[in-house]
Amino acid sequence: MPELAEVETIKNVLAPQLCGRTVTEIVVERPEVIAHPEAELFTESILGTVITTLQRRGKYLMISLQNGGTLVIHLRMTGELFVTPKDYLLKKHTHVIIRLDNETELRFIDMRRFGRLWYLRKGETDTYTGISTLGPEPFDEQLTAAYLEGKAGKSKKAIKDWLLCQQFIAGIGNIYSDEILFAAGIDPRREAKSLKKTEWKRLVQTIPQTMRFFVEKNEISAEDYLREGGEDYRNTPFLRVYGHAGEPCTRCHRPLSGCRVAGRSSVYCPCCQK
DNA sequence: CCCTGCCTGCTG
DNA sequence: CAGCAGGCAGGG
Repeated sequence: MPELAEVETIKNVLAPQLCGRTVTEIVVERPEVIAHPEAELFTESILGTVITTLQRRGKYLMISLQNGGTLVIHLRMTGELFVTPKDYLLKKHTHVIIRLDNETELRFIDMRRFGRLWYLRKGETDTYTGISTLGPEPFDEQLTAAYLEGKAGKSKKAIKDWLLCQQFIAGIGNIYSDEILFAAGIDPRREAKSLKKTEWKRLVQTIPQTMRFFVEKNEISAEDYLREGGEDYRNTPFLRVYGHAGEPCTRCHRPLSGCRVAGRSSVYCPCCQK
């Protein structure tokens, strides 16, 4: 499911529901989704502690605990998180339930079981989650045209593939890479090293612009979020290329093309993106 | 570098 | 039925 904008939404919805709550019970239905430490230790480490803050880094959700530890969650393709009343209808593929002291619980659901949870003890060096290898956030002032050109200037990778590399910029996935490149007027198949200075400048502007736009469009109340079951993307009506292959371009009205870039389905406008 | 595997479910 | 799905690690 989620790229940066969706994880940001989930964080914003869950934070008021989780912060200040004490963990009273943990049920792990599928131990394989706990990447670290082993499920039993994971459970006993978190039990009884208070949730203090939620943060997002790239597509990771980080839940800080009063014991100094951190619960890290990555939803990968189909992971979902909900805080529900304790008797709320249990969705299929619910793998972890974290019960709280107010008759609610945090549920981790994942049809394809690619998503992962980690627990990092206070002071433990994080060699597990991959967070330490992430590049800057799209909104980071470190993200300049010079940074992009310096990192990508010699790469033979397609620019779309490069945008998907989390070690260069954190949080961009298959949907928003297409949206960003449409906004920047750059063909997703172009070799990164072929981009001109003016194109890096346009790209570095469209990355935060596009991500900010979709974070705003994704805003949702906790009630609507739970009701919609995380299945409906509020930003879907605002996607300009992703999922619209064959339809007219919103800018030039000629049909959008579909292609595969680095094994990922991609959509672009052959007229507006050069 | 590209490619596959990891999973289940949906679409054509 | 094959093919594909918003992600990533690991392998060659």
